[in-house]
Amino acid sequence: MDKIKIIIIGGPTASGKSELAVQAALALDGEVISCDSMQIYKGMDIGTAKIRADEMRGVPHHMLDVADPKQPFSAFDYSHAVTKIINELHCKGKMPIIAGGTGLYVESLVYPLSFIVQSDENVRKRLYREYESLGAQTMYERLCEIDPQDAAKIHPNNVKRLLRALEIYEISGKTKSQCAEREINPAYEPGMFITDPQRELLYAAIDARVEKMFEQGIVDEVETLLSNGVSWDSQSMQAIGYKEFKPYFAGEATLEEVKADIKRNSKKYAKKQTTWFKRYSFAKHYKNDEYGKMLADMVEFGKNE
RNA sequence: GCCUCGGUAGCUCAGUCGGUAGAGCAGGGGACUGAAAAUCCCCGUGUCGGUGGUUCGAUUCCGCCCCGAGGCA
Repeated sequence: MDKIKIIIIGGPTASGKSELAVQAALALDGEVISCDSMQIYKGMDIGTAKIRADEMRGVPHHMLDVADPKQPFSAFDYSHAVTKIINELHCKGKMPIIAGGTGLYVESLVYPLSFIVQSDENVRKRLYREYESLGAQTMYERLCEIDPQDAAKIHPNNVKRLLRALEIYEISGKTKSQCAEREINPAYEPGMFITDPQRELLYAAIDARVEKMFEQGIVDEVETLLSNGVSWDSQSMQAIGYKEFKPYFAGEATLEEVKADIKRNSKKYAKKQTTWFKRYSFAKHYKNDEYGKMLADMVEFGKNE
């Protein structure tokens, strides 16, 4: 079977991915698949800078508003849903254009997640309780015995990853390094295009975007989520642009302070995204003044069958 | 005008019983396989407000000056 061509647009927040995706879709008769761990949530529009219907210019968008903000959502859920969408688009002769900044979600398409292990909430909770009573050091020593190869890659302080590695072993009986096959998904021929603007310009764009969010009523949006019963502990409320409001609603911070926090966290996030996308040796990177070329390259990649 | 407390890294502050200094945050770099906008790791020379004095040696003690906050007039 022929490989399915997919276009992936990665890069930091506020760098123009959404607009480029629409342009590429219009040029290639494609549809856009969002690759964003927070834009999947319904009712989180302003703070996640979700593309508006009028900005889509008729191009269908997938993986927006597909989850309830009270519920968790995982990279596996994403990968599972998108695999199906890509196949459907392929059958219709539409070019799948995956656009977004969530590195792990991109990863889950390019390299299939090799842990077929169903995540078990009970095991996870029990491991967490054990960690709380025994401490990270003991848990880390346990992993060293089970899977020294993987333990060497995980810092003892990184509790989330440490516990996840133990969870994989408990559920499957296999160690993480035993499952770790890393080969590009044979079903796809990915073309990856990374927006990589000058740092100063990117930071200025982030500041402007955050200002705009406040003008557009982000405070109301957060209030609505809260009144709909979304808890500060839920996964969705870990999003930048939302979590910073917690001290405000507790009467411990002003809106100006919240705004400054959102700007700061967005910049840190943008920096982390930039780092992530350096890992794909086959990807092409484009500065902000090279987006024209980027679009042309995407069209070129999409065209020749 | 007098008294008190401050003036140390971009910011908030520790500290040096006298041997030229270190945390958090910010900033920079990195890791990343089912929470990933999460989680974690690495990176700290700055006229220690200025100026005289004591001292082998002062950011540290003393004098004076400048700046800030508060108190008394």
